[in-house]
Amino acid sequence: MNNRKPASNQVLAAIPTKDYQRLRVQLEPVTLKFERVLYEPGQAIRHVYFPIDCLVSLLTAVDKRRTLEVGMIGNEGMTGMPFILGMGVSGVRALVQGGGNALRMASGPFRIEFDRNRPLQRALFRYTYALMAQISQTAACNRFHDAEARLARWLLMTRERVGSDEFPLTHVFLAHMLGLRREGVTEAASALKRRKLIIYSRGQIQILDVKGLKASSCACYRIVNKVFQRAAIAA
Amino acid sequence: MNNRKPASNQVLAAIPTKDYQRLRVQLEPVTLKFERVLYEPGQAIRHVYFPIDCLVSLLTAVDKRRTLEVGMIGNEGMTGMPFILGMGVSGVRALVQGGGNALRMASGPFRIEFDRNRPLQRALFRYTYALMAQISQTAACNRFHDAEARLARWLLMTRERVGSDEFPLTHVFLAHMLGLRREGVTEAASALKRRKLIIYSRGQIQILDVKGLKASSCACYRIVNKVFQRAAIAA
DNA sequence: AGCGCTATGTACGACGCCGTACAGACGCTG
DNA sequence: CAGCGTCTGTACGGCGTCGTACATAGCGCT
Repeated sequence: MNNRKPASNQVLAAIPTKDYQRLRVQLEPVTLKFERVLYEPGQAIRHVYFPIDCLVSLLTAVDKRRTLEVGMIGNEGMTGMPFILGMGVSGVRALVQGGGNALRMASGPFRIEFDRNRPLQRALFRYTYALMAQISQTAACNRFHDAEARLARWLLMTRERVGSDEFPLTHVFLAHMLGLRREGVTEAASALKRRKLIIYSRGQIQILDVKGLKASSCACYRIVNKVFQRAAIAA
Repeated sequence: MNNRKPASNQVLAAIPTKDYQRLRVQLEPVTLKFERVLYEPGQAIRHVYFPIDCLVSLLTAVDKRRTLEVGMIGNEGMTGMPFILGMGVSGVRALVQGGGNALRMASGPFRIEFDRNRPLQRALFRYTYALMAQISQTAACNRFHDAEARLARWLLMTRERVGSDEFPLTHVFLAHMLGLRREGVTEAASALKRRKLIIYSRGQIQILDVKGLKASSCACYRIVNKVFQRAAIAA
């Protein structure tokens, strides 16, 4: 699957042409840089984003330095869930984890459009369901499974969403995602490297053996994918 | 707060009288017994439940014996989130964790009513938002905080939802909620008992010192409550 | 080339929880 | 009141991760 970059966003693609017309003119193409913060907890949501080939992480923090990724949003979804549930503020931090392109829309116009666009509602509510399931499953995963299995799962999920087997990623960054120390990531990662499932160097990581990674990851990976399929979202 | 049993469900109470009329006649009062399973992962949702003085836990499993509570639903909410997001199946197990009364409605009629009842939609979407925030925060909590703090948090959250300082609860049961061994619960619980924050015996637990429990619990407790307030849901 | 910054590797004691085993305590039932 | 099942308490070795400390390595900049 090396470099099968997605061309569009799946939520938008699922909307019938006539309903998409009104939307389209209000969507603004933007390039999101790695490590950009889209939302902070408690802050107003000014735009919603439809990722095309970028990846956004939802992070929950328990204090200044310890964070945990609870959700991952790629071109199969949209950022700004709270907004479609009638809330103007985000409860979590949204961080660009893989740079790339997205379409965005200011929250005001989006509110108006969302309220009268049935297919858009249906698509986004279904996605919300899938995201909730993803959050629930990763919660259990983070509680029960060890660092190596979680890292493997995380790499697989990321791979599917960015559409590439290679992406920039440091151990520190991964530590924030998985709720580990940086050293813990290094250990888990070098174990995978030793088995030739991945290679990496100075912030660039590449997946070599998808099958092997799947074997090293826990069942949570498959479970989440199943839910996305059930919600008719190709993950 | 000993025995300030709630008389109704907060979501329903928030709906204007005229919109509530149509709903009311289709709501059926039921008594939910402790340990009853309302939904299983992958199974169709046949009813939605509005708890009055009972408490429902949402559980995610990673295998046969290990489960983790990801969400807690009392009289401030409704069970059957997936349904209001357009999905007919639950992604998690819903287990009655505190027996009591609820109002329920068959999913078919509920779908129809929900679609045309704006205030009901607003209330439930907001609740969904709060529930997502709760799930996200407990995910991080379960990753970073130790058994004792999590137990304290859990007891406080339960207390608020069942409206009593005393409730039936075994260590085995708590173990499934907190994702621990039964022995781990015993250790954490006896630590709290030693400090006279709680007492318990053979499946009955009583909170003695709310303030002390709050001090023993982690900040996650307050954070979740804040989100519920933000969503205008008194938790 | 040399310097400095960032990324990665390694080591070690501490701690929390696990898995397992077994014992006592309480309450119900015959 | 004897017996049994359930609930709770305790102990112990093992493992995964933590916190901390320090070492090495690659890359850019001067």
